[in-house]
Amino acid sequence: MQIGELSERSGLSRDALRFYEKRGLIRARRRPNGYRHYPEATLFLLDYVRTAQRLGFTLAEIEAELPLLQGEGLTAERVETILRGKIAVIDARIGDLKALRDDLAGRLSDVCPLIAAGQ
Amino acid sequence: MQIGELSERSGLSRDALRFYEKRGLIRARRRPNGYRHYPEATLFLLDYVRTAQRLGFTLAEIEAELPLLQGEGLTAERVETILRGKIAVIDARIGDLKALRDDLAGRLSDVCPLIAAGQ
DNA sequence: CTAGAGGGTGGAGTGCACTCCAGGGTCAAG
DNA sequence: CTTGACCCTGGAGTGCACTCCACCCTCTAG
Repeated sequence: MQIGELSERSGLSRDALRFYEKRGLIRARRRPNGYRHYPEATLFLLDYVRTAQRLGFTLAEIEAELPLLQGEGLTAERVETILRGKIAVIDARIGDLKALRDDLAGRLSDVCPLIAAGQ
Repeated sequence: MQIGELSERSGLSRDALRFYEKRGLIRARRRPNGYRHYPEATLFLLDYVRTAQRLGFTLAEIEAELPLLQGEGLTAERVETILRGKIAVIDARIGDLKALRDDLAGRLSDVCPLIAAGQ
């Protein structure tokens, strides 16, 4: 698939895809004319990147974990440690979101405790 | 409390606090010498801002909801609608995080399905 | 009275993640 | 063989959320 199709199917701009390539997040083979050529799997990768990013991870963080996702030479223990760390971060974030959610839900019927905060 | 203490207790820099004031997120009374003076409640407000922000809301979004948090003239129905909308957004985000978490948890013992994504 | 910590302002600079642009090559259809 | 859609590159520009800076004022301790 070339960049236009990948752009359409992933929902990312061509510029964003080229930018990701510069950063090393994705790779492309080149056709003899210089055009980029992507395998289907890039869509999964981009979906993962998109999700992680929307959840508050920076591209640098996502980038750092790519070798892990792509199974490149790391020990099983190291992978496990990193994954457990990430899961802990995510669990904490879920906890925060639940707290915010409950806070908002409480306001649906309550008086607001922040009412005086601006003065 | 003056800006230095608020900075220390909130974990935000003085510059960030002045920046938030410019944006209208927080307000400060002024002492005769021009120094800012904040009530305790500002800490709650900043905590709320911090949390919402870390969860992916922009300052503009948070700003837009402040009148709501501070109970300024909105109908009960409107407040309820906005809150329900926000809760839905948060629930969706929790769902995404759970999916990512489960995905990572699965990798703890599995082979990686993204293994070919880079080629 | 002076030193040093803390406060004020306006404006420039930073890092991130794109986004846009100029200038140019490639390719299928008519 | 031209038109139009698509692709390439390098580099400048954008929006967000700060962060830093120069320069100046205020207050407390010694």
